[in-house]
Amino acid sequence: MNRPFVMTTLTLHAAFAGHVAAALDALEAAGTLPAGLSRAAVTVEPPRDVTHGDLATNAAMVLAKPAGTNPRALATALVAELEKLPLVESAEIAGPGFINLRLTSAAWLDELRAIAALGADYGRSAMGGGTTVNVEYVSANPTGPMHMGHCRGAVVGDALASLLEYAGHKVIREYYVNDAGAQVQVLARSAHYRYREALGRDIGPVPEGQYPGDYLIPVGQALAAEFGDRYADAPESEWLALFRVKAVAAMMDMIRDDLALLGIKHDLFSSEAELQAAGKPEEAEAWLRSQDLVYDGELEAPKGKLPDDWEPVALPLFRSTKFGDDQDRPIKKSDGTWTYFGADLAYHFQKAQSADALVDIWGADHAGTVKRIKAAVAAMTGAKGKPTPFEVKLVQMVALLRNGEPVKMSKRSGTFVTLADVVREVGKDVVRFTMLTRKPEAQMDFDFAKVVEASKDNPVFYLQYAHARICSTLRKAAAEGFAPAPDAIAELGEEELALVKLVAQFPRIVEAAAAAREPHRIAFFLADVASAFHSYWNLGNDRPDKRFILPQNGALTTARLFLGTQIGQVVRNGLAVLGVVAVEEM
RNA sequence: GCGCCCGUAGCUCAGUUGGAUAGAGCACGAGCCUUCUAAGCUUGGGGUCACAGGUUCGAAUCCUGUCGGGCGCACCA
Repeated sequence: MNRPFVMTTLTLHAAFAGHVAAALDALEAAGTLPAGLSRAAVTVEPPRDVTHGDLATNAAMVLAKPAGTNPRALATALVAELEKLPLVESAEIAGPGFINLRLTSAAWLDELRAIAALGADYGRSAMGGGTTVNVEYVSANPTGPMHMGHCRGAVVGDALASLLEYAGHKVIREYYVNDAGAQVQVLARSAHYRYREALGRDIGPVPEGQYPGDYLIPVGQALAAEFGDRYADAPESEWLALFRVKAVAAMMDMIRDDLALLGIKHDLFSSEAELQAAGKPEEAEAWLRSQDLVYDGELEAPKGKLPDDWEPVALPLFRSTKFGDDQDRPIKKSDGTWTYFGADLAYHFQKAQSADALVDIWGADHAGTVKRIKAAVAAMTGAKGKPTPFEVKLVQMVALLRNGEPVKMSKRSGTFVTLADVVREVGKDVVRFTMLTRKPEAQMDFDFAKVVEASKDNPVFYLQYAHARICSTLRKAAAEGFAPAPDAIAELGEEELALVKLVAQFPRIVEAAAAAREPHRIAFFLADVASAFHSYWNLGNDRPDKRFILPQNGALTTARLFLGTQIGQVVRNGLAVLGVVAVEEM
């Protein structure tokens, strides 16, 4: 969903970055600060330690040296400027030269109103400037249903795509269908076996090396229904290509269904076979040869233990060493067909035609091929000016556990845990959120028992619980005749303002997470919000004056309900980015 | 042998891209809670950020090296 013209008001944190810049301008105008210094290193952020105030800037420290003055002197001048701002309660110099700002409560109450005004768009950013990012994720081989090995990359990629959209990019969600390699030939033969089975032939056990899974049985039945026994005894040359196309189409339907269970829908499925049929790899090779980036040479022996059947061979090689790879890589095999890399190179060039930046989400087992594909993108897109920015995000494996015991899986017998099984057991939202509670490059456990546990230890539950609690409070209040309203929010106290300050960080968390391509930061932030909300709620146990609903004080009740509503809004906005539905009751 | 990722409290992990006295949950200790709707709340102890150098106002974060763990090292995908 593209929203080209989004109305965004400046959020508090963004506004203060501007205020500090304006204060520096004023110092330049006054001659206190030399003009033209780079301010790239100047930051305006909330300090880690809340006792230091609401916002801190390092401006005096990073500019003192180039300005030929000392941090204290510069800070003193800057403080004088910043104190003029109406929303600043105090500005003081601390530590080695930080300036700590304390904002008036009016500043935070304005921000609370801004959440209400912007609603689902609070946190949406224009940072991306409408540039297009292509995110390629999942891209599982079309030879069977999705299993849990694919799950984390799918969720991380999808959440990242949403995050980038929310941060002001146009996003293309793309799936690369590897329908040209040897594995889809095997798939075609496996489908033929099931086809003969459907025709009632005596077929014996599944031949060694073919896919044994039951999911091919309906594919064989469909082929039998469509073609009768026309190909039952025909030589492979007559049916292989046809069965490959049919079987791949069936597999992709199945994969799309699996992805839909996770709420994932790609914009574009790009076929490797079509890419090759269109001659894209040839085009790439010709161009690279003209640049002397592809040459005919002898392939280096693989590192480490040498395979028994290794022998030197001359192949067309891409000069990836020129771009930081360890050795040059073949783009064609000795039989003249394209290597995976040869096609992938052309594919990435194709993606770069319609995007300003590329992101690939890969499993960590493909880490070894990152350098060559980055080299290829740099070579092919860098010819005229600057290369298309391209990142590969590696996602580590997930260990499946049940009550702490590893779940047994065997590829040989075809018994793997399918994604569909897991989603059916614990639910889409639990799977998605859990996959985002760890940075992707770290290994993680997924314990069926723990992810559905109804306790504070389980961040999924605890966060949903916070949202449901807000909703139920609003329902109860409505039944008693109270509605959220901002009129009396000036009466909110320090504990309430602390919550406002926390949720007000959402917009900058979104921007930081998008810039770093790290959707898990949203999940951690939301867990913090949930924790703070529950703590506040529990104040009411001992202190009835801290409850949301105060029958004796209607004005304050409406103000607290207003606060609760906005906290709920931020939780919903964050969860929406992660593709998780916020529950209203539990 | 080479490359990539990782190494933070007893355990599982965060750490705002270089900021101030390194944080959270679990576990452990202590106290509270029978609930405005609940599966709990408050609080305490616990650290050589693997190690050694370097870069600078300032390093868990960046650079170099060492140690330890994981993954990878086909014309496979």
